[in-house]
Amino acid sequence: MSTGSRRPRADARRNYERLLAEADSAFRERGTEASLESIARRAGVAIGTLYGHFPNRRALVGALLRDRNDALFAFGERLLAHPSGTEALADWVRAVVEHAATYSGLAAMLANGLDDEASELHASCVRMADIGERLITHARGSGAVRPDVTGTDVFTLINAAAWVREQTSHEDADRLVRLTLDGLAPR
Amino acid sequence: MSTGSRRPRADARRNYERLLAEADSAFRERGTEASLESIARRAGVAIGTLYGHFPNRRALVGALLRDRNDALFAFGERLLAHPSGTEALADWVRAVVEHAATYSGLAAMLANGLDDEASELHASCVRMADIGERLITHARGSGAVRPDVTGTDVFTLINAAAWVREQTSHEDADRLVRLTLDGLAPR
DNA sequence: ACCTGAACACCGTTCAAGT
DNA sequence: ACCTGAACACCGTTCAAGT
Repeated sequence: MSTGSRRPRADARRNYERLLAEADSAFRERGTEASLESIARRAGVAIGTLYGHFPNRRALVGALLRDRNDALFAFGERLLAHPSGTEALADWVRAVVEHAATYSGLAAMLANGLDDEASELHASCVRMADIGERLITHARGSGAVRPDVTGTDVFTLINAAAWVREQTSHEDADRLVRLTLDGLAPR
Repeated sequence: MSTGSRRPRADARRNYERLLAEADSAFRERGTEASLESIARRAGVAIGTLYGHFPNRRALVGALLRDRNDALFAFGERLLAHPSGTEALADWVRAVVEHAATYSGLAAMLANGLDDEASELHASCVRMADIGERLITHARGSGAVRPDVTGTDVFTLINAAAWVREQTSHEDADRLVRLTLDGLAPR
């Protein structure tokens, strides 16, 4: 659609915003598999308009996450200065699980996004895994983490816990996180 | 449909078997969300016939799992006699993850089945959680497991690992299992 | 007792026609 | 430059009519 970076037409901008707003509430209520037709309908535009702005579902989710992701990554960077590597790691895991829990179905998109370069969420997934990796290195410095644990392990745990939270309960997810984080400590 | 337990009509029995066979291959290839219409089509029956035999998707999955579940539970019971509680628990977790991995989407059905008494998979989920509980108790006897770990924790880990396997890779799932099982040990 | 398939209500996605 | 909505291809589920 908007090929260059010229300023968009006023109605286009309004439709874009409305679609985002309706998508956000639909995804919160019904998960990331919510009907795109109903989103367009509730935004008061034709289905073709939705596709004009967002070529696919991931593009819509990606646009919605942009701001939230920035805040999350900033938090992750700040945690690198935390005196306790273990606590920093735990805080990070809990924050991302919380983040992934905003839309049911998001955990699956994130889990797939790390290896799928075509995904609109790929860059975010890479950043997430990268911060996890650096937090692991940080925690290893204080001898609180086994040498064989990777950033991918942390990314996996986060997605798995977010999925458990979607499926059953906050409590079950919390317990999985606790047990696994304990498993990261050296024997 | 077949109200009492009188012997079914020959054509009904054949349709039932054909539907199960096609459902099995569809679920293996496309996951538990595979189209029911295509299953009926490939089984050579009308869509109404499928609904006549199986009122919903879970009934179909439940019927397909019946035999496999019996074998799985028998294996679990045998593990209770294993000399090492830790190894028995690990073997159990890996066996159920393997089991849940036969159909993508099955992990979610199992995770939901434990608390949903209306689910056709509920009884199986309860048995799974129960065996996990007894294996935990068994392992606790040899002092290999923390006192606060529950059968639900094991059930959660299994489903989470099966989900990870569906989404990304066998390796990622294995690593999650390893780390978490290590987390079960006393500090 | 069981099977059929039309009927209804919903989707995702594309694209010619409009403004 | 963007929007519209019909068109196509697909679903899940029910139920009257058949055998």
